[in-house]
Amino acid sequence: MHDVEIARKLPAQKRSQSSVDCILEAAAQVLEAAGETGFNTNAVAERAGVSIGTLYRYFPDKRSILIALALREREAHRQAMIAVIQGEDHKLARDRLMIRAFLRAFAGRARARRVAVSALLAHSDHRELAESFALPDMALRDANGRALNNVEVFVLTRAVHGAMRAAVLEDAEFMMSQEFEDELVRLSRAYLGYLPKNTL
Amino acid sequence: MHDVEIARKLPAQKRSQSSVDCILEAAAQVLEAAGETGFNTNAVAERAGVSIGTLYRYFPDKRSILIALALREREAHRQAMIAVIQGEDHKLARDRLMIRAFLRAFAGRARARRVAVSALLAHSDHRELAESFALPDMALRDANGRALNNVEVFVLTRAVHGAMRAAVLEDAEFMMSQEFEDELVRLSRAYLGYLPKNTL
Amino acid sequence: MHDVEIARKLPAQKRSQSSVDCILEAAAQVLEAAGETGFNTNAVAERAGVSIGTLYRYFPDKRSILIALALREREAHRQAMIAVIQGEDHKLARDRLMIRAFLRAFAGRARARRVAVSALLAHSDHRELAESFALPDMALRDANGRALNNVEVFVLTRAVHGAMRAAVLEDAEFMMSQEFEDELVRLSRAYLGYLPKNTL
Amino acid sequence: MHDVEIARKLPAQKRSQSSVDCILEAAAQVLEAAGETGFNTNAVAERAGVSIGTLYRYFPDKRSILIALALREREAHRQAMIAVIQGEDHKLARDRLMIRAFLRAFAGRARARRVAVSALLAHSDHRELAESFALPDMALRDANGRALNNVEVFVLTRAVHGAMRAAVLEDAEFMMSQEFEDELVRLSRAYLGYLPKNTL
DNA sequence: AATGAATGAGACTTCATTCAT
DNA sequence: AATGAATGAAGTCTCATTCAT
Repeated sequence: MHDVEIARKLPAQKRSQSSVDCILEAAAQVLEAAGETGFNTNAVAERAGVSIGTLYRYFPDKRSILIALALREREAHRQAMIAVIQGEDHKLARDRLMIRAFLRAFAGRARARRVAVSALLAHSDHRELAESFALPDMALRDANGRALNNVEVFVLTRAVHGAMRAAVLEDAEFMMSQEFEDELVRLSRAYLGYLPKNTL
Repeated sequence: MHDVEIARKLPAQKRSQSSVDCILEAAAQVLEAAGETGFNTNAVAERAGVSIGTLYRYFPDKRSILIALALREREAHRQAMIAVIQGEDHKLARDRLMIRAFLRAFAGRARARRVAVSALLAHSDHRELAESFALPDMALRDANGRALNNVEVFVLTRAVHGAMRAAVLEDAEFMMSQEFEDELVRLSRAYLGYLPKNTL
Repeated sequence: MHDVEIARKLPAQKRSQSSVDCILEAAAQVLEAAGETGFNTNAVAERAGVSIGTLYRYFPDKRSILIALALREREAHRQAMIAVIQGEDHKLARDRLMIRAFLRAFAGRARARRVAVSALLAHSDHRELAESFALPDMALRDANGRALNNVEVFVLTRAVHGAMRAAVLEDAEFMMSQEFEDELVRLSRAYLGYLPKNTL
Repeated sequence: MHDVEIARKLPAQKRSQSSVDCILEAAAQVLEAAGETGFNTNAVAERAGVSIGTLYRYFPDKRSILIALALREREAHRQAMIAVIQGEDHKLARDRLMIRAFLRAFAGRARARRVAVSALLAHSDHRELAESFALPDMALRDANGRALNNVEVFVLTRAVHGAMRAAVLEDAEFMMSQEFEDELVRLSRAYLGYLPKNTL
């Protein structure tokens, strides 16, 4: 597990677990409120209502808090997507569901998420990271049923992700609009060789 | 111009200009070597071979160096693209030329560029920034000659850019391959409604 | 209280209190030894035997140390005066007691006190300060029992204070002499309308 | 002469003299506007409209500017007093004239003057200074024609000066009032043994 | 004489991290 | 386990002063 490197101790007790949660939640709030510049361990500890010593009990250093936070965000995001996909009207196509889920899950706490992810990007190995952020693999196939090769997968996923990411970062006013979702769907389908008309 | 806010003083003399250049070049090197964490004014001044006082004569604070650097990188990138487009075989289609230019211009000094741009992203207004990074507008049109609306422009440019950006950041081994370029071209053409075959 | 604005944190623990004391004592010594020019936070911290970080835990900046020091000096002075007045031969008149107390309390550590007070004077609102330095009010009355008005109170107190202050700052050799004390007493009594003879 | 220590060169040319004046005037303005904290040589040079190099041609260091400024202020004050005394209604008594002159001369530019003097106080030998500030000696005599001894002179001059000084520093609203002037006159006369009634 | 770019010591501050209690 | 005072390395930035032009 990754977590072993990140949390100093597998938190067995509930109290510990709650401390960890508290700290991560506080970290997200501090990030949200003060940005990466204002993100310091003392501020996190204070907002979490624990002492700085306690914070260092659960996290070996500052960076590990950011990483844990980014992982938590990724997990939350993934869960949100799964929830959307499973709970949603199944008359919708899978690709549209994913896109919609992504956009919805990204709404709210954008800043903390952005900073956490960006901090992560700044300090980590990108490739490994990209994989950890990836959705559970499902061999992507084109309109003719041919499985995409790795370059094609890369282009498709990063392109769609990039457009969504830009909408978030640039705070595009059409971010939650139906039109934007439609265009993203159209982009991925066009690339996969579906002819227009295949709406829904 | 932005530069007025960024550089403390319009550098009129040659000596001053060279100091500014030195400092920016040193900044890029420090960024390259040490990342954003190790990027500090003392290190930049030292590598630039100027005193810390001189550095602060030209830049009001650390952040402004990063911003100036990112602007310089953007400009260099733009120039590189223009050079590629103008100097290249004109039998190639315009879209392919742009993509190729982007990728080539991005090769080398990836880390400094990445960090500078990421620093810029972290500290600026994203929308304004996106515009400043945009290529000179050329009304984009689809396969039928219809001009794209703003959401479509956004999706197309950000998608292609996002895929290229990801390749840079993740240091994809296929980044400079013909295959990757082809797929990017295919993505944009598919979105614009061109049917396969339109190679080149 | 002012102190809230001056010290970063209400020092609750004994250790903290002793740190504050240490720092202020060190500050007085540095001031004494090196004057205002040589008064820097590093020197103060070093002489106090605490780290520079600890110093800044208790004082937000250099100026606040000077202010706290001046306030401490004022308080010490006030206490000294009270001690003199209460412990002293009560056959002496009250005005003479005050004057004597003031002069005695001011002996020693003149330089530190001078600089601290002067620093305070340079940076504060004077009126407020004057009040904080004032002795506990006792409605002053003239030889005929008439209460002095505010201009008269001002003139009398500032005049006597001014002469004593000058003696301290100019390091007059007669500062601790009986003659000087006598003249100060004579000055205030003359102003209040007492005829000569009322010695003691 | 003192000036030899203060100005690097006896300014023989008119241009030099005007530079010195310019610099001192600029110094006063900077002091007035920014206080002692904001008083720096670059700011003074800039406001004076001379280069920093020129400033250092005339003053060996920053401190010397402050001292020259204080001396200039003293001289201006002295001249102002002389002017008041000579030009004024000679039905007024000499002591009242002096007091009035002092108060009027102090009106305006209080802050620069205060800071300059306070800076001087903080950095100089007080006794020497006190003498340089003193009015031209005139053997003071009491109501009976007896010459005051040195302690008496000290007490009287410093007391009156102290009250006036306090009024300036504390920006007392009654500073320019007739009542305040009257009380200062009364104080000095009472000390000298004049009985009440001797108004004017 | 004047200029002003350059210098660099050091003032001031922050904050990740440790450790005695 | 928790606390939080203390640490001090590392930084940013200022400004008195010099000196080549």
